[in-house]
Amino acid sequence: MPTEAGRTRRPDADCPVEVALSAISGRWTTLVLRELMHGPSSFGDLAARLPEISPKVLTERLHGLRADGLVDRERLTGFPVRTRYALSPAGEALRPLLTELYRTGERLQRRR
Amino acid sequence: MPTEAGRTRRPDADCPVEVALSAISGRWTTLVLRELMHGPSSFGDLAARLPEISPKVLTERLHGLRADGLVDRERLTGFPVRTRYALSPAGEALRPLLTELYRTGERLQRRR
DNA sequence: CCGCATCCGATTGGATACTG
DNA sequence: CAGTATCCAATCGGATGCGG
Repeated sequence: MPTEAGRTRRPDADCPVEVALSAISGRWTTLVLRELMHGPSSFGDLAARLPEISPKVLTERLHGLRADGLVDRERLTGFPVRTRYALSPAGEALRPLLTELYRTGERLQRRR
Repeated sequence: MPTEAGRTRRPDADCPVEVALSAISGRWTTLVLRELMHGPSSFGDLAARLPEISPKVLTERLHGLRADGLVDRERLTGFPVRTRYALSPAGEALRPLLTELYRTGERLQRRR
């Protein structure tokens, strides 16, 4: 981390590192984000692109991301009901982090 | 992330993103890493700098990090026994990721 | 189509006491 | 000092069936 001033002696939800981690934590979360990085998507489209996720978990992830202000939801009129999930500007701010996760993972794999 | 070729349809332990995430996942893990980024440390020193971590969890974290090749352990001769934990080169490779986590967390906090 | 409600097994982390 | 051994509570994720 940048400086060691204000050292944390335990996990603190207000620490930026914890904030970022909690935003992307949980199984499937990064994959949901990746799909949304390709563009807005409906609930069903997300489920189709992630065939092994259960509706419960997909719902949980989308709720969490919405609660964190990373994803916006829009209900489309008509029948049957359609929904549109899209990354918010805050959600877009995660892109460099996901890229760095990928880079770091590659580096770690290469070392084996 | 970079490309969408070879899209993952479920969490795959071989995906670089998952590799990086699993390396830093778990409560206390990033704090243990941060302490080691300041330099090598003994078990007791780590416990003293993280007063609220239990010995069990500290042991678990250090074992995990060692299993991933991110941390090296050295036993120092003498009595009482002393140990020296230090970041390996692979562990050093995590530094940019932790920095990016911090930056991203700050950006997210600013948006509230 | 878009979820929510329920149940349940597995994993996780904390507290505590004890050993080489 | 540097861990290990237990036990336990809480969280998490998967499966499934129903409702708006």
